[in-house]
Amino acid sequence: MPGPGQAVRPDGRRATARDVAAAAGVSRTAVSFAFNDPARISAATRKRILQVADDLGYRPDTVARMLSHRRTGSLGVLLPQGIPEVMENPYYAQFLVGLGQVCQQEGLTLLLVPPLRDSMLKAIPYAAVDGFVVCGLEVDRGEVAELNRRGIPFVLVDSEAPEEVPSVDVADEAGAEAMMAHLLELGHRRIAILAFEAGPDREQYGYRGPLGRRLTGISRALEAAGMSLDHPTIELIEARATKSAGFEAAHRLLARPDPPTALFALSDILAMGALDAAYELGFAVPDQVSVAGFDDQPEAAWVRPRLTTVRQAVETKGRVAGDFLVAAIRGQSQHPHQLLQATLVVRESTGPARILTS
Amino acid sequence: MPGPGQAVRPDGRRATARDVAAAAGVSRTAVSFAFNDPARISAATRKRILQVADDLGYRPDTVARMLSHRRTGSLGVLLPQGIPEVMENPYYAQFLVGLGQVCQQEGLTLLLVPPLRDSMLKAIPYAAVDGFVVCGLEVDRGEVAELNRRGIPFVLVDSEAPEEVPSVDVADEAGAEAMMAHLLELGHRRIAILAFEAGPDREQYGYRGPLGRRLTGISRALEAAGMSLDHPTIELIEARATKSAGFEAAHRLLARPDPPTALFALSDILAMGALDAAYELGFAVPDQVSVAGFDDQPEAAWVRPRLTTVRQAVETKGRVAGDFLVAAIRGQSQHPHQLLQATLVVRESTGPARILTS
DNA sequence: CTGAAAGCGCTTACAG
DNA sequence: CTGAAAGCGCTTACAG
Repeated sequence: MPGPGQAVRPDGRRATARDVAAAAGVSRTAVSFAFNDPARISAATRKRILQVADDLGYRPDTVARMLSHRRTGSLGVLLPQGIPEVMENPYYAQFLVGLGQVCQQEGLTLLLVPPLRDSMLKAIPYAAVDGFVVCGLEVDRGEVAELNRRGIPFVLVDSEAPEEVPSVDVADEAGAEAMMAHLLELGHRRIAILAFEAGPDREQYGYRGPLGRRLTGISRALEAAGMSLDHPTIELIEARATKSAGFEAAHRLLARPDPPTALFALSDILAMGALDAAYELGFAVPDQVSVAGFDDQPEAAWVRPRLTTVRQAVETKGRVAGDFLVAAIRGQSQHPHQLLQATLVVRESTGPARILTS
Repeated sequence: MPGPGQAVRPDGRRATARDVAAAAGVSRTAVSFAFNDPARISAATRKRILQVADDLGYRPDTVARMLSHRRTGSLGVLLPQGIPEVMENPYYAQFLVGLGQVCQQEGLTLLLVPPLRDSMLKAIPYAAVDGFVVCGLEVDRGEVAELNRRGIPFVLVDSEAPEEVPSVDVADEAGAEAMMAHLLELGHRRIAILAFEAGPDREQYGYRGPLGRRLTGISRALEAAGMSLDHPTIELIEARATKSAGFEAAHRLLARPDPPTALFALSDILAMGALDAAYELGFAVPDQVSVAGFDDQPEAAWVRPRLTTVRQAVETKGRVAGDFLVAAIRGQSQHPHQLLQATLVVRESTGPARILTS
């Protein structure tokens, strides 16, 4: 049932360039020129063709044009989670702001490509894009090879990137180490680390990617204090990267008889939940419990008390990844790597450890 | 420069089905079957083909396959603003969560399609999608006709939708009217309305779409109180839909000698900024100034004081739009319309008007 | 200025 | 089970 303005042929299909050519008494070449290269035909012919095209409601087919041009005009973002999870996470929103700036500038669209049947690998062949930004590839289960097979440029972000592939990463290790050192220096020893969940490959490969690097940095700071992640007063808990999961995890920790004196959330969104849990349970922050985050989302500076966290330039990360990808699509870049800073930002949510009663 | 695993032919192009067929000594048909319909060829032939394909690093071309199948496997979201602006707005994040659920369920990807050279219309022909969700089309400048011409299904959301087109909308008018009545009932008369910016068509067409409907609702409530939008103590200001723009607008209003007793922000993100401005200037909320929002973003329940606002089910909106679109793509639906509720949610940020000193 | 032809790669009835 | 052929629509050197 065609709507208004939608012209169809007798057989129910949309008009094609062939139909227009026939109706206007010209070749398909001429029709194509009328749309794409007006200078190549006479004004009169062009006018007639356009008129006929209008009457038939003709529009060049998008996909056919892409096939001829060998170009789609869109960038893909290969995601480690489903679109709903990603959109719930302000980290990704910020990342996509940066990537979106590149799209804006280049006139490109952005294709969100979630795992297909839980597999990033399987999603790769179905996306009509000129290149991929690959996010959070903690373990390469063949994705890199598959992308190479498609012969499509790509940039790895927040991943475990081999040397020969363009990548953008953050100095997660140094950032986490600095924060942990900050907490230890404040006298904290009973510390809970709230990690966002590792991917499904954790069992097999251990902690990898940004999470792995942050934990390495934490270990290093602990070792400098003669401790380790296995120390009895250090605790590592995983939670989904949502505020409510952070709330629940922190609530459980703080409700115990021997609550930690500091919570180090490995992402701000978890820290926000922890802050609310502290508020709910009547813990003064930072007097009774310190809360630290990671990322420095804009919200971190708005909450009360303002959140002590590790700043990473997420928007920049997206922009750089986009720039690298565009360069690669143009065949300009070799294998650029960018390592972005991660810096400690001390605000109000951390302070000296409370005196332990037990 | 091919990377590891990327096989190319002598001429530098990727291997095609033709190359595989030649190398395996079979027809292109057989190659296609090996990948798509294994039952149609013998196991031995298939094995040989797959082996050769592997050696050559062959992968069926995504776009060519789309052209044959007449199907892209992705939904488009036609946006009224650039991707950066959209991603900065939690409203859209929430909307995309809902739409993303549909993608998840159907195994589809999601293409973000921002205006091309400031025109939604111009962006339509270049997106390889099976259908569009069109957001915030305040005035139809030919977009609907263009979509019909492409012969592609679409659903209008937050738009001015004609009867014959599928649409999802919210009872903005009723919601805004309820909020305005609430404020008037609390005794407020000096009220500033913080509107998010209308599109560029405002000059020519006046307020349309959700903003127009909200203003209509507000007018109605004012009229019931013997007032109107032109009343000297009622003020309408526009601001970009960001927290900082809300902050600045509210700051300017509250810093005046005769500040309003109530701020009605037409989106929560603006209300958040207003709350911060009040805090900054030492205005107690709601004792010295009431602040109301619209949308009921999750944050609205977390801020202190908790925000009085109008709830609309944004995630549901996205999901319903996605469902409508998928049904239309399957040719199942006629012209479904959904009107979602908008309900007043009174929390802590509104209270009786302060006594005016002037 | 105009058109016949080859090309972008893949798929899929159809015939054997 | 296998392949020649037509088809998905558009583009673009090339020749006239």
